[in-house]
Amino acid sequence: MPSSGRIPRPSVKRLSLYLRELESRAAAEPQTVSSRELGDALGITDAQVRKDLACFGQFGQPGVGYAYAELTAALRRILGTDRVWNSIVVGAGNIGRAVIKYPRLRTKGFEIIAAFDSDPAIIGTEIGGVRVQPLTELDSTVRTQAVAIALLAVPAPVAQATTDQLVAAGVRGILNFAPVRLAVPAHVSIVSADLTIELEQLAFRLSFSGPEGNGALA
Amino acid sequence: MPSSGRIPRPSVKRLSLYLRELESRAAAEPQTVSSRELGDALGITDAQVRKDLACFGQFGQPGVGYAYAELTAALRRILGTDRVWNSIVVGAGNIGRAVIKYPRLRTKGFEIIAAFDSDPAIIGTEIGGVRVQPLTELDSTVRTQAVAIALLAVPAPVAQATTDQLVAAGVRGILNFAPVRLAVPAHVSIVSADLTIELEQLAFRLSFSGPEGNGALA
DNA sequence: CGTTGTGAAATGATTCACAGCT
DNA sequence: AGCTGTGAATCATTTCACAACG
Repeated sequence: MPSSGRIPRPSVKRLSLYLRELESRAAAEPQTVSSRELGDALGITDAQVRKDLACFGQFGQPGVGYAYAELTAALRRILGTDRVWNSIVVGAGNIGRAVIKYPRLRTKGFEIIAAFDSDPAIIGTEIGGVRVQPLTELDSTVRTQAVAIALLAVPAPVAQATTDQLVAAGVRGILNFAPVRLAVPAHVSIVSADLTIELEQLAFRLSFSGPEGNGALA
Repeated sequence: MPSSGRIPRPSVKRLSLYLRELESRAAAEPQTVSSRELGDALGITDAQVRKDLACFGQFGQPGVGYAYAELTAALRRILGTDRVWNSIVVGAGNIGRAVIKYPRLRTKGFEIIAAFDSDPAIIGTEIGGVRVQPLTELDSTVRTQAVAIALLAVPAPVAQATTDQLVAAGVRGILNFAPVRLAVPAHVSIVSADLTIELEQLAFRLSFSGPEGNGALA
């Protein structure tokens, strides 16, 4: 039985990084990886890697390491990407269009089955093989296609109202590109992807450890 | 003199959220905000808000709160967004084009002064008012225009090589959209924006606290 | 009164160090 | 010998609680 204690948030983030690292390697390489190797590739300690994995079970063999194929499969299973997630993109502006066409989503099991927009000029058009539907069809599409995930790329002023629609339709997870905090019921998860916030973090590091010379980041 | 001790990474992230919250409010609203108000708006405690701000100085008035205008200005100064950062976009594919056209970057002081790509078909074209240049011109543009920040939106296989070019040219901060970990010298900062990793976090929460019913996230 | 700023306490996460397996 | 899994120790972050201030 897997060790089922508390799971640190940062560990889950790293799980994704472990998987990405494994997937980026030629599958023909040595059948096995050690926590040391994985840690070095990611700039963290080997103990950290082992602790993270230990939250979910025992995947390694003492003296040998982790079997490449097994660990990859285990990580996918843990993260929930060993299946297909029917997803939709809401808002077919610049960001929405780029996301729809991003081929990596499909290879990761996030299947964009529809896009939605309020602009009559683009409703009915096709973007990257996905038909753009009016928002009035959102509810029925989410229900009939069992859509669990929405990628929200609408303008900030309508983000909350659109979210309410999504939640009412039954969406359980939202990747939010709009620069606002969304209020949702407890059973719905939000992950934020605000570009400007990431850039501000960069600006901070540049102006803090740059000119002044001191790099007093914890 | 500002309290200049250790600065927790999470605090810097929240600073951006405080600023976003303040900027989203009508400037005509009450001249003052309390740590309680700000915390409630972001789903964190008032003590957390005060501790975060205390890392950088004393901005509030006991019994009153924080002056809206002063706090906004202080946050911009701390984050380094009270100035213009000359930036470039490298890779004019789907993501690169969306980023170039994202109007919020300019209002936040991140001025995209050029874009670069290796595809002869799009070199010379203009995207959102920005001219696409060949990579051979990267070095001279970065130097003559004092570019500090690059938004890297090239395919994963060439991300590291492109990064090396950027670093050699003098770029000091990179927002990386490619799904790889970039190796850079210590004086260069990297912030990662990998869409698929964010989606995996969402999938994890959905498959973990969903079907099985237990929400054992720390 | 309400609110800030801040030590002290509590909680959370990472690293250490080593027993035990291959 | 090399490596995992894990309790114990260290380090980081958050919350508590309250004195001081307007």
